[in-house]
Order: sequence, then structure tokens, then C-alpha cells
Amino acid sequence: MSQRTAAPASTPPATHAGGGDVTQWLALDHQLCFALYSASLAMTKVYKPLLAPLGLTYPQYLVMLVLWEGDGVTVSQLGERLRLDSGTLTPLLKRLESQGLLHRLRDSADERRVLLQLTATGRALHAQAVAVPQTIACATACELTELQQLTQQLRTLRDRLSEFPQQAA
Amino acid sequence: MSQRTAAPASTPPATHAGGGDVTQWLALDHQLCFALYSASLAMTKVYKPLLAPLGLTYPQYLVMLVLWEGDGVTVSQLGERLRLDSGTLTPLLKRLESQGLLHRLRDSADERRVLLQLTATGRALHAQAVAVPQTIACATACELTELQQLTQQLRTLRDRLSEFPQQAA
DNA sequence: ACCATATCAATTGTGTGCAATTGAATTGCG
DNA sequence: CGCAATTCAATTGCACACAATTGATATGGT
Repeated sequence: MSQRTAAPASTPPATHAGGGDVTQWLALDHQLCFALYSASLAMTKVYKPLLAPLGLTYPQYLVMLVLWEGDGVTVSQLGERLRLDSGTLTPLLKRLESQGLLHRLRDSADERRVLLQLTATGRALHAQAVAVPQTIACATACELTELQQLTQQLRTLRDRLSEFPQQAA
Repeated sequence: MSQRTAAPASTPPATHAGGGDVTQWLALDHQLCFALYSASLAMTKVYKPLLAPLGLTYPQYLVMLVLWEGDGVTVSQLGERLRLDSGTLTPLLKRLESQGLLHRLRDSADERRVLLQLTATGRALHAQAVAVPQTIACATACELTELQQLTQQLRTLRDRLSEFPQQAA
């Protein structure tokens, strides 16, 4: 009754993805979604020990990347850039503020908005962050062109997924 | 004092990634990590409305994919496959159990282990899931070969990142 | 000026992820 | 056999993600 079939860990031949076998579409290792998901989690794990000396988590690092490009942006603008909403960003930004890396201040021209300004400490952290990308590039064990191509492919994929009709958007 | 430079949203020319400009290495849109991260989150958002009728979240769906390939596995084996630990899986599996999709039972041969068995309901859910991958493939707007190549590249990347020395492993 | 609508950040509640610890069960070595 | 080391799932605590709601502020049409 219980289909306790074997092969709980063996990877099936992934070269030809299905033909007519619809069941094979659901094989974990055939799915782009899992490759994407597990690669993203693996990337976060490589970043963690590199960011720990800076006192940053990985999402906090992404926020700092945006602010190092130019601060004085609103929470909404930051969220558009990172594709994260206020429910994620508000508590995260409060943590960065309590660490003294930035200030959150209401825009006097529009009291609904909150402007994000780096502190001197926050701006200074940039110097310690420049060493990070090299280590990551090393961890990927990829050529630079390869990395750039993959990055471009993923941006395209992301943008297509974001525009998929079923999305609330 | 506050370097409120312009271009808070304009994408800089990403074709040549730096040359000697070390600062450019930290540009958000040049980073593989963000492309990966945002693509993964976008993927999850496409899945959400497709999985809602099945009563599954995206990580729960991944668990079901493994169990549909063959149940009777332990929590550890599941975690190895999905690269998730017991801190993530235990509460997730309890939710699936409370939904009647699986049973969690101690292995009588080794009381430390917990075996995961699909219920009839859990096994029947497979039939409703087979339609999901087609919709996803449609959302990616990619050729099948393209998807397979990208999946392969991401698996390779993930495995290299997992093996990076600094990792606790 | 008035008020319905829209925008914005914050809040609430649920569900991951993961480091670190715990406690039970097993293994391995002498 | 005896016991230290290991394995395993569960637990605890913290930090995301995001849907949904809230409350304050601004905008637009009349």
C-alpha cells in the first residue's frame, strides 16, 4: 500500500527531462525552482561568515549596498530596488539604526515618507565591504564572464517571473 | 557631507564589470548574489498562488516532492536532500502532519529517527501537483533546453558554494 | 474648502531558515 | 560490560519574507 519505492537518494538521469513521463516533471532534481532556491540559500551561507565581522546579516548587507550607491532614499524606493516590502524592511532598518549605521527621519516635505541617511559609521563600513566580492567570486570557482552571464540570465528570469500575469503585482 | 548622489534607481552599464574601479564591485546590480536572491524570491511568489489550492507553502511543496519520489525516509535524509536542518523541518513537518498529509513515527529499529510516511491524502495530492510545473515553465518564458541548462548551472554553483572551505559544512 | 481616493510606513500574524543547545538513543572502543 | 563520543530530532532564540490591516498624510476632483 505504501509505495516505499527505493531510490530515496539516487539521482535519476537528468539529461532528458521527461519525454512523455509527466511524473518526472515533479522530480526534485529536475526543477529549476529547487536549484534556484538551494543555490540562493547556499550563497547566503557563504556570505554569513564574511559579513559577521561587519555586524551585518545578508539582507542588511543588500540594504547597505543600495545606500552606499546613494543614500537619502525613502523606504519605498529601497523596497523597489530590493523588491522587499515595508513588513520586511521596517524592522531590518530599525536594527541598522540601533547599530548606528543609519538614521531614519520623516521627510518634512511629505510626512508619510521616511528618509534613510547613512551615518559616518555606516559610510565607513563601505571600506570593509570591498573585500567581500572577491572572496565570493573565489567561492563560485567561476570565470568572471561566466559569472556575468549567469547574473544576466537570473535578472532576466526574475523580471519575467515578476511580470507573470497571475502575480498580484 | 551626505553624499546624496543622484542615480538612486538608474542601472549603470553592467557590461564591463569594473576594470580597476573597485567600488563598482559593490554595485547591487552587478552582483550575482542579488540576482540569485531576487530571482529565488520571485520564483516563490509565482508558486504561491499555484500552491494555495493544494494548501501548501513553497517549502512544504519541496518536502512533498521528495516524499512523492519515495516516502519512509527519515528527517535527516529529507534534510540532506533539501539542504535544510531539523530546526526548519520539524515545525514544517508537524504542519503537514496536522493537515493529514503525512505521519511522523519513531523508527522502532532506532528510536532516535523519525520516519515520514505519506497518508493516502498526501499521496493523492500528487495528482493535483502535476499541473504546476507547466505553469512555471510558462512563467519563465524560456525554452526547455534553456531551463535545463540554467538548472544545471545553478546546481553546479550551489555545490561549489557548499564546498567552499570557510563553510562550517 | 470638502471629501473620497491614494500613498506611505508601521504593525500583526504566519511560516520559514539557521545557530546553538538539549536530551534521548546508539555506537565504538577498550 | 562500561562509558565516552556520536547521532538524531526537538527546542529556543533571532532575523527575515510577506499578506493583510492600520493609521497618518497627501492628492485630486468638484
